[in-house]
Amino acid sequence: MSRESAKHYGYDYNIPLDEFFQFGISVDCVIIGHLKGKVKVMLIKRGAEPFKGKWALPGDLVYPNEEIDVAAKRVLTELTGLKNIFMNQIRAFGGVERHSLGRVVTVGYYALIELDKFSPKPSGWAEDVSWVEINEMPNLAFDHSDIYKEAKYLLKESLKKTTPQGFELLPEKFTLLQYLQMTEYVLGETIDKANFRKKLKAIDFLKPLPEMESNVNHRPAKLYTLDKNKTNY
Amino acid sequence: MSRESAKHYGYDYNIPLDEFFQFGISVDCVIIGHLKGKVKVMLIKRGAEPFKGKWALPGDLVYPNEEIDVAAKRVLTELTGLKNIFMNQIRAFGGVERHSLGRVVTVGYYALIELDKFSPKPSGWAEDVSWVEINEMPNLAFDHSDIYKEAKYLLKESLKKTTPQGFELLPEKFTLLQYLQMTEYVLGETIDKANFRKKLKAIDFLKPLPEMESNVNHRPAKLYTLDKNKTNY
DNA sequence: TAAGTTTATGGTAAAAAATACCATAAGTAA
DNA sequence: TTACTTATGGTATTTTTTACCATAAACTTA
Repeated sequence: MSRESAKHYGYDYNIPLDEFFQFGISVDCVIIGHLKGKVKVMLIKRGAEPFKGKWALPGDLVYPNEEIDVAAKRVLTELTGLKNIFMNQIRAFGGVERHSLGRVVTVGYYALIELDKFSPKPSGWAEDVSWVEINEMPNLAFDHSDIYKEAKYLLKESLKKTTPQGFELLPEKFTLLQYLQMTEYVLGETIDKANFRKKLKAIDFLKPLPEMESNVNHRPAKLYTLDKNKTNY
Repeated sequence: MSRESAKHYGYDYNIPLDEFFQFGISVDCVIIGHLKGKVKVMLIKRGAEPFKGKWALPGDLVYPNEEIDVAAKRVLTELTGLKNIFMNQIRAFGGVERHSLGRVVTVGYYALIELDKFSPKPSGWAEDVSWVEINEMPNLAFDHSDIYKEAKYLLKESLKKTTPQGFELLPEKFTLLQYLQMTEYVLGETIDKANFRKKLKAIDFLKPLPEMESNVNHRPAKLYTLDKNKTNY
């Protein structure tokens, strides 16, 4: 691993190669959760400069020997305790002045999780972490509003296409109405119930369960689950 | 711009903050060109280790004070002389062992250009640069085959949706058959001519010109051009 | 027990979009 | 003029999407 040569990809540099190796890499995560019909994003309040006191996406610097995907999962796990959640990369954000500590290129990720199971305020972070509804986001620190905007766009696109991803927001067993209402909430438009159901019935990774919804004061709906053998993941 | 504090996004580090700032960032470009019905990708033959003698995507390290988008355009301009070409970011590729010079996170880009105008072998690179048909790619150095694979996928998706982007591959004035054949070539499937034409006629950013094709030994086709006022770019 | 409320679920019909296929026009070449 | 090639317009069929209706199945309340 020698850096003596100034010839890298074929070009001659006028500056020593070591000068190129002074970047920091960070990951910033748009963690999107679903709770009782509402869809929310996890924000942290910054405790240090720059942007002290401002809301930001949770993120961290990547260790020199760490995969960036792994770093993104580490951030998620530290904040929520969740493991084995797929982190979707958004893209790299490389503005020169985006971070005052130095040149930091950040890689945005988003993850979809289901909140019914655990407390949305994990230990140690009670006063610094908050879940904000996706349509009521404040201005964020750094260029995090840009990152959030792209994450939301990707979420909407994947819901429009009814990919298996969208179901990550729901509990393991869910009703079709739950999925419909979550989709309506994110897309911001109403959807015809009967047609939506028809569309979902044609999707083979949705497996109907023999069980029914319970404890509701109306006709109970059939429960469905994701058939992970048929999702190509 | 102080790095004394070990508190960055809120976490305490056990290692000094400077340790995080030793990454290199590079860009790697999938430059896709169209020439007489064929669609090709620009490859360079590596003149230095690692992967000396192997084909690779053109790319370069990003300067510490350079935007990553700008670095991608710089690579394109150095190789082709072309400016003002839009570079689409693919995503970041952050494998720990992907580069032997050190930890280099690369950001993939792709660009679509039209080759009828200039020589595909720019000065100084005559024996190192080659255009390879998109369906005949050799194995590439580093993780460049992964980057190429994603670029090709994105190109196909954008052609399926008939975005303005696909027309960047064609000359300024083109016939509908040219666009159809290019699309067939990339997608690897035949397309019904009459229906394709019908679809294109409904697209408002395609402007018919008063001119016709010339020097062909059959009925000449009408020429079209992109109406850039209607493409939202 | 019956009436009322709410959601589930199946169905049909109309509208729109995609696909298949045909017929003719307008050039060049011989 | 004829043969050949591609351009171009058109129709008919199929598929997908959308709109909307009717009934079923649970629970709640009187």
